[in-house]
Amino acid sequence: MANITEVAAAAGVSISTVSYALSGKRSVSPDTRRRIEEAVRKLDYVPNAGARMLAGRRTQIFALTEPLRKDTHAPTHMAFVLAASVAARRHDYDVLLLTEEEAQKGMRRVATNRLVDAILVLDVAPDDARVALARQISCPSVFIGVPLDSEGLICVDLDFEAATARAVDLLADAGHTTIGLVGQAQAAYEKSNFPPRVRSAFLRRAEERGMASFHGTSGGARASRSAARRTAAELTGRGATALVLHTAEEAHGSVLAELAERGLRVPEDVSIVSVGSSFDTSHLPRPLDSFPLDPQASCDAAVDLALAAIDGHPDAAVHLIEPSYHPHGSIAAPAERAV
Amino acid sequence: MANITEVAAAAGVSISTVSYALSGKRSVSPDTRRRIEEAVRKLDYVPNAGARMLAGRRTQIFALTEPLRKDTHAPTHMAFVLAASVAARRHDYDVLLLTEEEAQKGMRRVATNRLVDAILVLDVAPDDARVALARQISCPSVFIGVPLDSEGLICVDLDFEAATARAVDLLADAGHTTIGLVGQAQAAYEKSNFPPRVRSAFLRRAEERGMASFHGTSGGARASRSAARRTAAELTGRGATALVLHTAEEAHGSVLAELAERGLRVPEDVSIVSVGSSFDTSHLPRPLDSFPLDPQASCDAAVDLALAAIDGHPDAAVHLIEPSYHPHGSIAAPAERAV
DNA sequence: TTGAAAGCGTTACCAC
DNA sequence: GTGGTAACGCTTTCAA
Repeated sequence: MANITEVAAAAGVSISTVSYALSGKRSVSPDTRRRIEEAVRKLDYVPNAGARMLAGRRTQIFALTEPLRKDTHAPTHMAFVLAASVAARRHDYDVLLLTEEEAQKGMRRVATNRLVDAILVLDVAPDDARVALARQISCPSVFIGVPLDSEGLICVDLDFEAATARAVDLLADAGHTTIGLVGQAQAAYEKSNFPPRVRSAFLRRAEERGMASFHGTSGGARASRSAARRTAAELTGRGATALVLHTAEEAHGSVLAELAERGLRVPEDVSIVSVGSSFDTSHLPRPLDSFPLDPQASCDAAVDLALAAIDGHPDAAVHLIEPSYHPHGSIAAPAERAV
Repeated sequence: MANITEVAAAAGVSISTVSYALSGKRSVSPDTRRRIEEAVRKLDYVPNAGARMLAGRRTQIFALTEPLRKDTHAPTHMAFVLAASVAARRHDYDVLLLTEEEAQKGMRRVATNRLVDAILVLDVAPDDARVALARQISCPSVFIGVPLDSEGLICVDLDFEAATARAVDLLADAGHTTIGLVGQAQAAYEKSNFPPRVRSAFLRRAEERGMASFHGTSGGARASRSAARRTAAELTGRGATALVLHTAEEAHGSVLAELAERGLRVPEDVSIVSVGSSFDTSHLPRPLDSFPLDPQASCDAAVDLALAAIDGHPDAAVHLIEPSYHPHGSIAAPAERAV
């Protein structure tokens, strides 16, 4: 409840000195600093947010827009929200949530409002309406995910193509000649931006390495026998000795269950690599090698780009995050096929 | 970018008149109002958030604290966050997210900061550390969920006891004499506030109705045969002709799958009622009668209580929301038991 | 029905 | 190294 004037009085200095001592934007003698810090502690002083926003040029708030479509995978989404929040706090920023239809009107509102310094855009769709909006408003926006038309936009994302290509390479190097991709649910290929990137990278790299390749989708685990299980069965049935998985955690489990039921061991009979998963593949019934989607890495990068843009140095480009490889022994040479 | 002074000039009135015209806190002549509205539109004027916070006594922001423990059920949690956001926007409030450890320091910060007008507390644990904090700080807090010690706190929650008792009553009225409860994962009974309330209400009501009752837990769906399936099998094995389900969506599916596998039909062989579910039980393989947990109802109530508290009328009490019954034909009289 | 002006609590520029 | 003070853009009291 104390304000800067009371702190200044208690420390026997002017309010500007208090302000500078706290912001560090001007040097203050050690003795003065000590007296101020003591007064701050004694009075439990915390600078008023509204006054700061008004006087300063920063609000210390990021908006986070999340459309929350019904097909959004909640755990992954939550991981991103959490990561964004953590990244923001590291730079003394708070996060304001913009959901649903509010994502549209809300973005415009908080931008003209001057309530936030920048906007972080989550769950980006290929034809995301927020793209046009971002170009209109003056508030810097950073997209976590890449829309179809990213011209002039600041975007961050895992390099899905590189991750997929490296996954295919690992399998090719191990000697596999026929591989399959268990992809996302069909709808995801229309509504989200990265599933198509993974699929095309998979097909391209497999061809470059002279491998035969197949792909299929996964989907809801409601039925007793999920789409992921069917796809896994079909791909191995066609002779694939290795699988690349780009699916939700449940579908990973389904694939493993299906293989187990058919008596196929990992990696002795089937090698597996997971790509772009946001969960821990080492805790699955059978730990899987993976090139994970790391929400924290993406969000850290996004926040850095946001801060730069706020500072007047927008880096309008697609910033791809180098995938990292986490081996868990799920790749081996293909078994000698019994005739 | 335009400010109130420019609007006032454009409309040929004073800034106070502009302010009053927009806030509606003082009557303005129709003609003046029209000119002001036109100026606002022409200049794209939106009041500056920081200035408003400083001058007014409202920030128009709620903090939303969410610990996001690893055992948090993401979809349910997301539903609450979304509902809170919607409820807030209805009253022109924005939502600031406080996650994890930040939930603690963050609550204190935004309270003394004067960045928010009130704090909405989600995912309340029985011994939640935020309870003590809420009592310390001056900023009003509303708990969505009921901690063990709710003395002096403003709390909102579904009336789980009533919902459970009504569920048991429906089954008793249908003629069942032996019923089972498929509860949550064991850990939930320690870390969350409502599972124990459901279980004790279940046992109490069953006894009052002279029924034999059993209960078991559900849990992770990782294994090929989940805890929910085992529990369902055990309960029906013990002679239960009706089940009350208080579990996640996946476990609902597991129970139905288990019954189907054993050739038990719903409701001909086994009646089922779902209690406190936050998903749509009418879209399950077999639609189930339910007393749902309605995030929007809880959050609407919470926001109303927050607004009242901000207005100086805190209603420190546990506000239980009346459960509503959604029948889907999953209750019938018990089958005549073959000897 | 309207206007003038005093804050609100900072930040940052200008002096010293 | 420190202090004075003009913004910042709004809300609200006091007058008319």
